[in-house]
Amino acid sequence: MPRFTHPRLEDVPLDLALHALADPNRLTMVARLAATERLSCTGAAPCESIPKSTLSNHLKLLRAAGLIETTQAGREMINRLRRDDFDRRFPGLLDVVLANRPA
Amino acid sequence: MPRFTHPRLEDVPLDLALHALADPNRLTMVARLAATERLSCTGAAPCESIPKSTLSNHLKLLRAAGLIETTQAGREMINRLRRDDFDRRFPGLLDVVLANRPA
DNA sequence: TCGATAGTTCAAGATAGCCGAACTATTAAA
DNA sequence: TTTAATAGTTCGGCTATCTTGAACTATCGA
Repeated sequence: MPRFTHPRLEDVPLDLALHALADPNRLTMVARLAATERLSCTGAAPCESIPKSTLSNHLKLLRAAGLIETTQAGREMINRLRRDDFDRRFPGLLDVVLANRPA
Repeated sequence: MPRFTHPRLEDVPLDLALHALADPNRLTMVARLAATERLSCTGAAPCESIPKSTLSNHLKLLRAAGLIETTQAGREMINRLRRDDFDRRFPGLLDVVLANRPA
């Protein structure tokens, strides 16, 4: 039973946040979560072809960056964007990044 | 005689721009350039102790991300933030990142 | 209980980043 | 005009990070 750790946003440095967003796959995942409230891991996947382990690692990094919160629900892991927390810590950053994201 | 290549901003993907900013040293360098108009390489350095080769590589990446322009002036390389170009390509991004930068 | 589902963790190979050492180019001094 | 100093770049090797298949854990449905 994986017990996920979620950092306090004040402990997340800007570099880590930017690094988490500086990847096309993760950015797509964040955009999906921004649009859909709560998604399972496979639901948040940027594409079908991505390996499970890679997906899991991306989500782990997004967690470490304070971008998402993951809770277990049955055998699924439910991911949710920590938008309020993140916006308080880095005002405007997520909005700007999502707005500049390629279509 | 190094002949620097500067990308057109429309060819710079968001991931690369974020990646370039997702490093404390580079971010410090960008902040310095944002405050000082034109700086030599060592002038833009984030600290005294950083090796020249590392510094040079950071500047190369900032160039590739469309963040700076480098021209030769004598034996110095003069770096300038491509703020207008970058802002046109990624509106608001640089402002937000600089505003969220740790003091 | 058995199988399928959903995801994590591990480890190994691939990739990227850091930095010392050698090199280039320019300026200044002798 | 050498000679030396300055300002960086480039190269190569080491390290660290990323990716991914394989093995594992846990839960649900039949």
